[in-house]
Amino acid sequence: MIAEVITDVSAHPVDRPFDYLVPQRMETVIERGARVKVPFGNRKVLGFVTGFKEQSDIPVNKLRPIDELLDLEPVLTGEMLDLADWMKRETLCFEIDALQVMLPSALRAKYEKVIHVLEPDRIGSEAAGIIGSRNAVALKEFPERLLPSLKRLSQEGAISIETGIRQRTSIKKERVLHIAGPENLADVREGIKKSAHRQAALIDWMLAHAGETIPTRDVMELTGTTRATVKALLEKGAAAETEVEVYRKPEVGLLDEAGGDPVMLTDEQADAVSRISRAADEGREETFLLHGITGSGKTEVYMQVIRRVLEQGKEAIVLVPEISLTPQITSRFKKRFGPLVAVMHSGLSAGEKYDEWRKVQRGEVKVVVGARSAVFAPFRNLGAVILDEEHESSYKQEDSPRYHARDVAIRRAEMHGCPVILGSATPSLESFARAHKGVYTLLTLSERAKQQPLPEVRIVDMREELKNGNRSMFSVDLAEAIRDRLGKGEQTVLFLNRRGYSSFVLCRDCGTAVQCPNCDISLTYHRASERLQCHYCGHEEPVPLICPECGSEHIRFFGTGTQKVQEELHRLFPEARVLRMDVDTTRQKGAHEKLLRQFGDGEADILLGTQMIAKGLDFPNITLVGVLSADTMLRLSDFRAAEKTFQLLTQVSGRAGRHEKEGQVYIQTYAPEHYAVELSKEQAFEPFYAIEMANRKRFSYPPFYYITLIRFSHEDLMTVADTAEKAVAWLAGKLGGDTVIIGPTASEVARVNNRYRYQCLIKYKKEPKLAGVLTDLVKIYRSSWMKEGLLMSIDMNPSSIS
DNA sequence: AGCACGCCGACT
DNA sequence: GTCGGCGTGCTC
Repeated sequence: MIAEVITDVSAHPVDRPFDYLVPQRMETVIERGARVKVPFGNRKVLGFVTGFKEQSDIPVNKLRPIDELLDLEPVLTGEMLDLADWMKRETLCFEIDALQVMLPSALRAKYEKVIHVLEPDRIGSEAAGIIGSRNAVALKEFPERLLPSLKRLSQEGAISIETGIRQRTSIKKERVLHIAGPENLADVREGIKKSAHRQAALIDWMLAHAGETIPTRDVMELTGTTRATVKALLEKGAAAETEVEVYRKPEVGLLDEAGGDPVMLTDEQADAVSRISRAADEGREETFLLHGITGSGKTEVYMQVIRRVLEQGKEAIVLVPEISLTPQITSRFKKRFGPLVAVMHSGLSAGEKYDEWRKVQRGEVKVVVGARSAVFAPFRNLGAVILDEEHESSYKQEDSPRYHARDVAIRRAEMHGCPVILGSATPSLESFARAHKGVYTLLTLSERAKQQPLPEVRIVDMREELKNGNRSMFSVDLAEAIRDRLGKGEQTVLFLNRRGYSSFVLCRDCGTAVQCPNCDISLTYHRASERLQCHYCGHEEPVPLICPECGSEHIRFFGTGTQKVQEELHRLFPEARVLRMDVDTTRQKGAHEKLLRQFGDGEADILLGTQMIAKGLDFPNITLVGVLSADTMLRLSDFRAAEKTFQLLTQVSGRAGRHEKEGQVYIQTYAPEHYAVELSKEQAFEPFYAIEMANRKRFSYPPFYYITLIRFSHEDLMTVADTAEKAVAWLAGKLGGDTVIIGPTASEVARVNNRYRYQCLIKYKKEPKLAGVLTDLVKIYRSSWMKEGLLMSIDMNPSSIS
């Protein structure tokens, strides 16, 4: 028997199956989707078995046998193997990367060079000291200067150096005692000496638990005995001890959140649930776009659909943008479905992620709530896939494999015959257009579940404020409203869109901001470290006292960071209790939940934060939302700038007045007349959609055209410009007449890490040859450009082109 | 001659 | 990606 194996080597020439002999002993147990350790060149690597055959095209003498079978139960299902193949074609990634992204990182291999001692007498004294009595030692334990002598010893055959493969995170195990039957225990009891009080006590306790299986640790705790005592009885046969796999218990940090019980649905909600349920009942693949204004109760729809799916004995996946940012929604699912729910998000340790994954694999849970990669949850009988906030850009992975969770969800739903639900108050234009065309089924929730009115939204023109001499970041009106809420004991959320607007250091004499030495971008001032940082390459330097350009002492901080806003808040409202939520204050594990809980418990008057507070926040006492600078995003040179701005403003506004008290929203902007700002006021999605669609059509952008972005980078500006030019000329000759190629142009940030960046954009409606043409382009890249130090990357359907 | 370094191709 | 093989060129 011959196995086809995809090896854990991410490179072009080996991006295909390799044939291996299956040793006799493995023949009956090896399965597709199992991990194996195989010889590859002169080392050992991990691989995935993707298929079997009887004959190989490779001469038999070149075939080598599989070294070791790592999984008796395959880690990947047949569906996953097919999915990887599909992803490879769709995103032009390596198959191994597609396979790896489906698994928790704990199952990925960690390679380590290990020396095996063959002839101990020939090893020098220093190395021998490190080795001691062991016969296999990790190479990294030796100091660097010993490496030449170890190499020599290896050549002489005194030691051998091999690559060992270790699982990254150990499977957590626990010792359990299988207590013997009463007769056996009685026998053992007889033989215990009078002086052995402890043993006597323990065996008496065991008599009361004869035949049971109990964790050793618990037994020791309950009886107040030590391991020595337990061991003594083990030897006498009173119990047997084994190890079982146990799960780590991640801190779920349940918020005090309603949602335990199903609630009465509005007519619209009930209709949505019944139409989705029908598709689920009939095992029909159908994609629904659930368009519901903020506060319209989309989550309740999801939960009732899931209940239906569970009743059919099937499973469900719920994707949320970045779950650690929205602990509220997880809490609701946990409350409703209890132990049937697994949670997967970036806040968990590798071990915890593995444990959650195992629960799914073993069929112990039926619902997964998680971020992007949870779309690969290894369910075998999927009944529904839900993407909440489907417009969120975090569903697209930014590095290889550049997949979109929405596409994977729909693909899996096709394979399982089940509905997909895309939910949003502000759907992406792509999805809404598909719903219009009838590709997706549109379900609309137009009223808020608790019948609250939408918050009143006021747009504040900051240019007027400037004219009137107000140079503060708070307009007179917003400051007044904050004061009012402080007086009434109600809560305020202040939102600062930091993107492109963070604090930088500016010289007032020459007008330049301090630049990163490696990238064409201004450095950002970080208060916590009192240093300047580059967000692209990580470069860090102390804050200069004089301008590095002109030597002037007139340098000052410019821009608005959350820390600066906090200081100003403190100055304006010394009595206000302010919680700040941004990357700096939420870095610690569980910090999100903690801050949100504090705010929910009324421990603060004002919550000040960035993007991360735009979603999911739902507290009754919030009656004021302030957006400090609505239009910073509009300045991005990206075709989605208006869409993102509209989405963000609508989401943020939706945080106010979700319960009994009415809400009010202030949006501060320098571009009050922009349609994205103007229309977010009434959550007027359809009018916004109409205008934005017209613009997209005019400029040939999605959803009217598909786009593919190709990026080039090189240390030398001329080289990258020339190569990009060559690539575009080559593409132009191969692609159809309706296809438009924009560029090459220098990227928005033209230099990162001392590499110059160029890009070109391909716009097309129908281009069946594209995948093939791009594959050929990659071949040209590999055979010549790559060797000159050029890097090229291709992103099919990028979520951003800036 | 002896070895450091960089490039190239193979990996079943 | 990572390794060894092999060529070049430098030093003793």
